[in-house]
Amino acid sequence: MKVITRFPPSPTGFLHIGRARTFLFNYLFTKQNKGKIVFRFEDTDKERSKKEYEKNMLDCLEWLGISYDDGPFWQSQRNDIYKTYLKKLIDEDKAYFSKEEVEEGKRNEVIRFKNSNKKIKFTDLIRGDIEFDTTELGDFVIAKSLEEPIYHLAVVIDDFEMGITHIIRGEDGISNTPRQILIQQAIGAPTPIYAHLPLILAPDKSKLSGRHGAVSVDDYREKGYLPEAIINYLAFLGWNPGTTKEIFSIDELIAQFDLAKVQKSGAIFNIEKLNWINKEYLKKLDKKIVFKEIKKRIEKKYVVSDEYLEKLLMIIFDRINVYSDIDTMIEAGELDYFFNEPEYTKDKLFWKNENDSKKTVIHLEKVIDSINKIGNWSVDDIKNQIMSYAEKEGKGGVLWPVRYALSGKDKSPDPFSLIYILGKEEVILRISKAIHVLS
RNA sequence: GGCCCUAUCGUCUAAUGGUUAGGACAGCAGGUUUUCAAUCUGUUAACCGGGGUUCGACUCCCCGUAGGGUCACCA
Repeated sequence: MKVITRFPPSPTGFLHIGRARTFLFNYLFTKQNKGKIVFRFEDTDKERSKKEYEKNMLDCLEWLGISYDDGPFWQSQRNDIYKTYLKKLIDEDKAYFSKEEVEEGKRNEVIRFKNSNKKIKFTDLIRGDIEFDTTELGDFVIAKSLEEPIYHLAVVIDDFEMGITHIIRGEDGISNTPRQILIQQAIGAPTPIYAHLPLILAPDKSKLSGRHGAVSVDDYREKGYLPEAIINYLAFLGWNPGTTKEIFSIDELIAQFDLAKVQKSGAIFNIEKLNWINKEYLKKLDKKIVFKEIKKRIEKKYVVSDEYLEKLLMIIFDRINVYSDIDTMIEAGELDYFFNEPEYTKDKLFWKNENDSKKTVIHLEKVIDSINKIGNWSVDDIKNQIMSYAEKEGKGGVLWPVRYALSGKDKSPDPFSLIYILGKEEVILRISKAIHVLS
């Protein structure tokens, strides 16, 4: 039997990270079994469904690099099919028009399913046997009218018509299952195999939703997360191969994935771990690509040549997990001294408890001398040239004022890198200025 | 509240009756460092509680407890 799965989002919002994971698990399972995955928009709610959300979902999946094999289909275009089933159900006395008491926003006639109140039992690939007594469901509504089917009806008909063999969805779908099975039985459809995935939780253990900050795939894309990192992280939320290997390509995931190893309990979304994984992928990435991303973000605030940026690359790269960290650094002014002369007060030029202006001036002058002697302008040569003097005189006493003169910051990259990046002329200018401040 | 699902370090998890309960992230300490970052090394930290079953339970069963999901003319 060929495996056929589906991804049926409702286009009522941006693609949620949890939905993306559901799609990913469907994808891994389907690809592993050489099956087919059907994409279907469940847009029967005309009020809330929007084209822009449809576009966002499609875009995000493309960005993530996981695709479907069939579709997309739109439930809103399949009304004739639902209508046919609906009529049949009514003809066979399995559903009926029901007169309702008119309440606000509701109509006086709907179509209800005639519930036989039996017990429904199904086997979940992840959780095992689950049994429900459907009595409390009552004669639930399956359509507002012949033209307007409700979710449960449309889903069951579509899954049947599209030959879906496996339904892999979120845990919140468990309680929907009995009524959907009831409908399946009424229309003579086989019950697919179910697998209900654990939910992705916010740090407070509630279902991850909008109020918890970044929850859409788009949010992460904008922050500059790598799609491969997101995929890798999502795959490991609720599943793992049982080995200590944690970095997996999509092909490796397809090969290793196993529904039976999927966790039963919900998993808290841990941004720290995602950041770590993202950094791992960043390290593997071609530096040219990283360069372009960094350039894009730096140029939002500073005018910079490629040559200068090339030097800056190593400094920035070590200090970020995600591209958006660059924005944070820029906003905090952490890179400002690479573009503008720093400002600081005299006392900042002294290392720890020292306060000997004369001595510090001598150190700085000596460093200028050393710099003038450097033949080959590289970090190593700069370091070699200055280090012997610094070691003799006390590294802190020499290096701290140099670094401060160049950066104006308590924390910055090492002085040799700064000298290398800023360039001889600028360095001498800044150190001279420091000497002036001290005199 | 009814129904359903779940329960190992702070977090993600390994363990499928016999382990000093392992790994990763985070944390902490140290090395390297003038400072920061990076990096290396080490390290703190968990079986929800109570009963069974068994020679032996994190693993199986039951009862609690806790958390979550769901109870629409939304999907």
